[in-house]
Order: sequence, then C-alpha cells, then structure tokens
Amino acid sequence: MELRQLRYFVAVAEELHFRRAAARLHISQPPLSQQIRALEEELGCTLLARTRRRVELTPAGAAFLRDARAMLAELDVAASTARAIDAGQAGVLRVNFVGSALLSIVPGTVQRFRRARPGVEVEVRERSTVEQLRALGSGVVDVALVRPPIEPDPALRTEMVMRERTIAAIPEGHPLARLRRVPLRRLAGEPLVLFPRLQAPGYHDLLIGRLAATGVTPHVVQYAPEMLTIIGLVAAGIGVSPVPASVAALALPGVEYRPLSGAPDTELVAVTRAEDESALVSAFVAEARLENPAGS
Amino acid sequence: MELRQLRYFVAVAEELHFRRAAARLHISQPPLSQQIRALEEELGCTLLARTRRRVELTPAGAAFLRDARAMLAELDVAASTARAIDAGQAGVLRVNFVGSALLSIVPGTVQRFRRARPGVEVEVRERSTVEQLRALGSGVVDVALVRPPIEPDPALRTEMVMRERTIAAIPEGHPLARLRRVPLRRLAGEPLVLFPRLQAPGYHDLLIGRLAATGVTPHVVQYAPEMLTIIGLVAAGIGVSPVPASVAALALPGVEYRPLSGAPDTELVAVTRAEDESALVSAFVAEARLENPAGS
DNA sequence: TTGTCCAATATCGAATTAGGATTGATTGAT
DNA sequence: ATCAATCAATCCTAATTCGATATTGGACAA
Repeated sequence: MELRQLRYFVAVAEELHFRRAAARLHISQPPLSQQIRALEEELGCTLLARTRRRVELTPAGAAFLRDARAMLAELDVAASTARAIDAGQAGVLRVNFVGSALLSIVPGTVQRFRRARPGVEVEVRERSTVEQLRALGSGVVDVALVRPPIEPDPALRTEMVMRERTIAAIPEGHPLARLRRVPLRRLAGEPLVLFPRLQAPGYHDLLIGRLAATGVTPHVVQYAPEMLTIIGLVAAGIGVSPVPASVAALALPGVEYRPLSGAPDTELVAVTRAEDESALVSAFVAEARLENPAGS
Repeated sequence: MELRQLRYFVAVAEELHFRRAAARLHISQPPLSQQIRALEEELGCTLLARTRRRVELTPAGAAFLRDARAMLAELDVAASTARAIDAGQAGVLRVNFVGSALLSIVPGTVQRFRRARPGVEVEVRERSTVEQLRALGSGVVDVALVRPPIEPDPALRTEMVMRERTIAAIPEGHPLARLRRVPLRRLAGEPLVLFPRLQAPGYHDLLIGRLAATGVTPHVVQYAPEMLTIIGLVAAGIGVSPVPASVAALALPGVEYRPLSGAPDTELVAVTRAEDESALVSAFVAEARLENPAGS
C-alpha cells in the first residue's frame, strides 16, 4: 500500500466521482480507477460502491476515509515537526552549568532563548564541571557551561562565553577589607575558603598555581561545594575566598568584595559535542556569547 | 512522499545500518540510500547523520521515526478496521422497531447478535411504522421492523421475520372474557381501543377491513399510540383491543387475552434498503428470522 | 432509440524504482 | 605504516510501476 493510493482514495471519496477526482489530482481517470482497485484488493474489501452511474462509500470505505484523512494529516504534522526540529524551532535542549554561572549569564540567556524559540523545551540543571563533562560525553546533556581550563578532547567543542575578573570575598571588618584592591600575594597566610578541587580541577590548579607563583603558600581551611555555602562561610568569618566577579551579586551581610589584582580571570566556556550539529546547540551558545558583560 | 520511504526509513533507523536494513527489506543497498535521500530532500532536512562509518539519528530524525512508526501502525489498524467492518465484525447497526416487537423478537435477537459480534455497536430505537420507513429512506436507520402491509417500494427490501396470531385483550369480567375464543364478529358494537391509523396505516386498514367484511361496524372509542397504554385502557374497562399474540406477555391485572378467530395474523417484517449490501444488515435480519416462534 | 455520461479495460509510453559494479573513505588488524 | 575489510554513495542499466490515450460497455435521459 502506498500513500498515493490513500490520497487518491480520499479524493474520490470526497468527490464521489472518479473523473472529477482525477482532475483534482491532475491525472487522468484510468490510473485512478486502477489505484483504487489495487487498494481495495490489498485491503480485501470494497471501499467504494460504484454502480455505473453513481459512486458511494461503503461502511468500510467511510471508516477508512476517516482513518486515511487522519494519517495524511499526521504525515503533514510529522514533516513539519521534523523541519521545525531541524531548524531549531522545536525539540529539547538540555543545558548544564556550574553554580556560579547562575549568577551571571544563565538566567538572561535562557530567558531570551526561550522567548526566541517558544517551541523549544530548555532543560537546565546545575552540575560541577567534571560531572557536566561526563554527562556531555554520555549524551544526556547538550550544552555544558563550565570553568576552564579543561582537558582537550577531540570529541568536544569549546567556546569561550564569558570572561570576568576574580575578586576576593572578605569578611566584614577583616583587615583586607580596608584595601580598595587586594594584591594576590596579600592572601599569604590568610585562611582560604575554596570549592573542592574535584569540582573543577583545572581552575583549581590554575588558581593555586598562581598563588604559589607569587610566593604565597595557600592555606585552605575549608572546602565547600556550593557558591552560596562559600559566601556564607566567608560571612561567618571563616576565611577569605577568591570568587568570580559576578558572585558580588550575592550581597550577604557580613561579606565585602574587593578586586583581587594578580589573580587569573575566570572564564566560562560552553562545551558541546563536536559531532553535534544541532541548530539548537549552536543557537544557544551564540545567545550565551551575546550576553557577555566582559567581566567587571 | 510515499509509504515506501517511511518503511525504508524506519528500517534504517532501527538497524542504524544501510546494508542490514536493505537485507531486512529484501532490497539492495543502493535504492535504499536513494529513497532515504529522496525523503530527506522532500522534508528539507537530514534525518540520519551518516559518517562514512556510522549511521545515527538526528534529533529531527528521532522525532520523525516516532511519527513514522505511529503512522505505519495506524495504517495497519485502519486496514484491519476496514476489513472488520466489511466482514460485519465491526461498525454500527441502527435498528428501529414497532413497540409491540419489543415484546417478541427484539430482545433476544439483539442480545444474540451482540454476543456473536462484540465489535458491532447496535443502536435500537422504537418508532412507528411510518416513521421507520421514512428514517430508512433517509439513511439514518439500517433495519426497520414494522407491521405489514406496507407500500411496495423498489428501493426497499422486505423480509418476513415473524408471524403471530391476533388475539383480543378484554377487560376482566367483560362478557367476552367468558368465551374460550372470540369470533371476530362478536366485536360488533364493542367499544374498541386501537393504535392511531397513521402509526401503521396498512395493518390498520387490513384489520378494519376484515371487521367490516364480517358485517361488523368498528366502533373505536379510543386511539392510543403505545401498546402499554392500549392495554392499560383495556384494563380500565374502556374497551376491547385486537393485539398481536405476544402482547399477552403483558399480564396486567384487569386484562384477559383470548384468541380472536377470523382476525388476520399480524406479521413483523424487516425492511432494509435494497442497495444496502452491508453484511451487518443481512446478518441481523437472518438472526431475527431464526428467533421465529411462528405465532401462538 | 439515440445521445450522453461514467467507470472499466487495453495498450503503449514515461517515470520511477531496483540491481550490479564500482568508488571513496574510514577503521581495525597485521 | 600498510593492507584488508567495511560501508555508504555513485553510476549505469534493467525491470517494474505508473500514467495517458483510445476504447468499451452499461446506465440514464431526451
């Protein structure tokens, strides 16, 4: 059975006239009769009761007409859906991000992306850098927003999305808070609050390395996995913490922020699968780049 | 677009391998590639991401696979439905009947027909003989169970389904109730309760004519459209009524039934559209004939 | 009876589809 | 690093299917 036969049958059933139906289909009448006949033979029952003078639907034909119409309509929908997904106007996009990105580009990017593509379902979730890369590789995530550096991987595509200064979160009344800007080496001996190394090993080692290069022996007194926890610990006077500039938006009482001169900028990169040609993915990454406030 | 392309696409999407899919479809690999390519061109987007070594579904392809599978399944269902309707194992049968038939063959016939064909929806409704014939002609009813005689009509097919004696419904204590059987001419001068002529003109005139032939001047004191009303009026002593024998099942207090010798038998005929070749219709009529208790 | 209309049939030509051989490219094994 | 194997695409030819023209046979109306 072929769709042609369904289309022909629908035309005849609607016109109840082979010649008019043939004209509507832009074919001649004989092949129309043949195709209808073939369809009926394959089904094993007559769909059209044709006397020499009149064409009528049999009960089976009436039911099949309803079903054939529905199938043809669904075919159109299916084709439109496929095209929409291909064009990035429909489908599902799964985005993961590090917690600190929630304070910078994630809300605006997602909001504008959703507005621009109402047919697209955007699933967002926070994960650590390493978990994101694993999820990306296994295919359960489409876009990962992580802190570089990360290990080069030919299966992954990386694009810088945001760069911002690293600042220091300092307990209120702490001696460093009296400075307008804190030189990196002044962190020497200071108790530090930091995210666990495994959460973002690359950035962790970069930061520690830079500290060591200025002669500072890092003295981490507390590891905390969440940015809000880190700031909370700082507010409690546990120690000082180098954080991305956008974290200053967390204006908790008991915490002050100062530029941390000499510290490496923190970047946020979008990582995607190299083989993933999805229009959604590239569109989302492009949207994220647009929002770049270029650090503080 | 053709169903062939959908079938081919589903095979490739399931195998993720052109050669294996081609083997499953019993064709060679080149035409498979061609048809997939044609499908993609018509849709305007790629469904399968094929490197030289691996075949994968694109997001659009995954969505289209789901839809294509659904459509192919629906096609099978539609074909089965059409066949079932054609075989009389599915569909809708609309049966109308005169009220008195509800006391004889209708319940058993409908019950056995439903049991034999669980997929068929049987709609039953009571109507007068003339209303039934009108409904039959306009196509809103498939089978009419009426009391003959009816006007011959080449567009209608008539089949006798049941024949039963006409009996007399008599008020309790009425002089006629002392007889074992009531000769028709004894209805002379008796007040009669009868159905309205318009409800079944043929049978009405036949009955009145037979009464007149025996020298009786019919004396109808009350017309009642429903059989239960007629019997109720008899029970109330309003008059005597000639009724089909099966009405004796209505054993209301105050009513007695006696054979009415000389009265014409009442028949019940199934009327269908002559052009209606539906398997359901003929099966139902055949079922009704089987139940024939051949009168009392 | 004749003319008209309609679907079916027959036959031929055109388009589509399938098959075989081959290519180009990639991967895995030696 | 080389070679063999694998796989989809491409080219070309053959077979099948599909469509068009002409015609037939039947039904209805004038």
